[in-house]
Amino acid sequence: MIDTEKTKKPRGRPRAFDLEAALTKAEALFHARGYDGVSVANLSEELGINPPSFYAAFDSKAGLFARVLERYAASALPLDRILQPGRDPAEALADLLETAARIYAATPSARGCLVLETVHPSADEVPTTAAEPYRTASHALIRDFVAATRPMRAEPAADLVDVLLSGLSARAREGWDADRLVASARASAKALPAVLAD
Amino acid sequence: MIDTEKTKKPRGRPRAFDLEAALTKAEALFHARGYDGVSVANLSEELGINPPSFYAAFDSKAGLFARVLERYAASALPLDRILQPGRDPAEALADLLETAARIYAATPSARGCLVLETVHPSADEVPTTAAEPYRTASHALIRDFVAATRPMRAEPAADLVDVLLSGLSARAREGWDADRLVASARASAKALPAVLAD
DNA sequence: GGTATTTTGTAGTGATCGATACAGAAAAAA
DNA sequence: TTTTTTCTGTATCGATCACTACAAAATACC
Repeated sequence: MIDTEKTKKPRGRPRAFDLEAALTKAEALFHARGYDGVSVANLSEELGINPPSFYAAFDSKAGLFARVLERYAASALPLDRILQPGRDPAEALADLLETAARIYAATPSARGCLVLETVHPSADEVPTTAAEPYRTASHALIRDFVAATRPMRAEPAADLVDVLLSGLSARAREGWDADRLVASARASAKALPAVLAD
Repeated sequence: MIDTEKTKKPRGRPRAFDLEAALTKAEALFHARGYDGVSVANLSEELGINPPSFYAAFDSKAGLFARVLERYAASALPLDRILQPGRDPAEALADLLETAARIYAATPSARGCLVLETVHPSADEVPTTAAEPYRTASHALIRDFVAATRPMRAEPAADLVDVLLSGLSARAREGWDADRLVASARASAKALPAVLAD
């Protein structure tokens, strides 16, 4: 039996908790209450991990948040699937907005986008700087998708979509239900053809 | 000389600081760093008011924030001036968006809307509930303005404007300059005619 | 002047923050 | 079995949080 990957056991005492399960719970907590709204004591209790084990596994609260963000960004909004090259820009971006609206309102305890909601003002600048790369990556993805067909309109179009996604996320946080949010997403998508026109 | 109002002196030791000036400084601090980002110790130092005087004047940090919000809502975005009855809805709302964009990006240390930015996940729920009345009031004002001419489209139009204002505020927080934000506001306003059409 | 009332500055309160010291327990390696 | 390594739980750390007890100071009223 060949060791595929993580099967080889490390040397010391084995970890007593499931790391992936811990990350999932941590993501739910951060999404529900934000970085500052979740204390290490909260995490320790809800994940069932005592502080020393917590710090051994994640280095710090910021370290855990970084790993949570990484997971979230890879699983939340399937940007690459929606923004398929060759697809009509206006239609694809409208689809993106509507899909985002659905996701943002889907889970009552995790409304909005974890990345977009991690923004100033915050008591701590750690979460904001941790989330920044994902915001710029999302912007770049949208811009490059538009640039393939409308290079001169790529930046303003990406800016507009940034505004709309941020707005949808904020109102999802406010408690809007999926229908209301999706309706607003569709209404806002009507601005897309104009910004994409030469 | 007739006492107009506040001229009649109270009985005890007079207050040693200017209350209005204190509120102005507190507003700047809350706008720059958010409710959770400003501690009572910060306020005490920057306003030059020791904690006992602070609590005698404002009751609590939340009490000060409530008074700051009241001032801000009355002075920030002149909704009533922009949403004049009789004005063309699409044009008035476009004006509102552009004006908001200008204001949100005007002061680098106070980007975005103080009310709208007080919805992002926070350690404390006090600021969010304190700002809620102002958010609903703004929504109602926009809805009623539209209802005067397009009653059936008032709610979805107000929802769309809510999304756009939240989005503009969020991106202003991100550091966008006025030109970029105004351009996005204008682009987003292109969605207004459709949502206002019967 | 004397008294009542309010604000003032000094110096704290207990609670909670993120993060750790320490020693025992559980595994692999020797 | 002994050694080495890593994780475990207990019991904190100093810093900071929002907030106050207390007595002196400063005013208006009598």
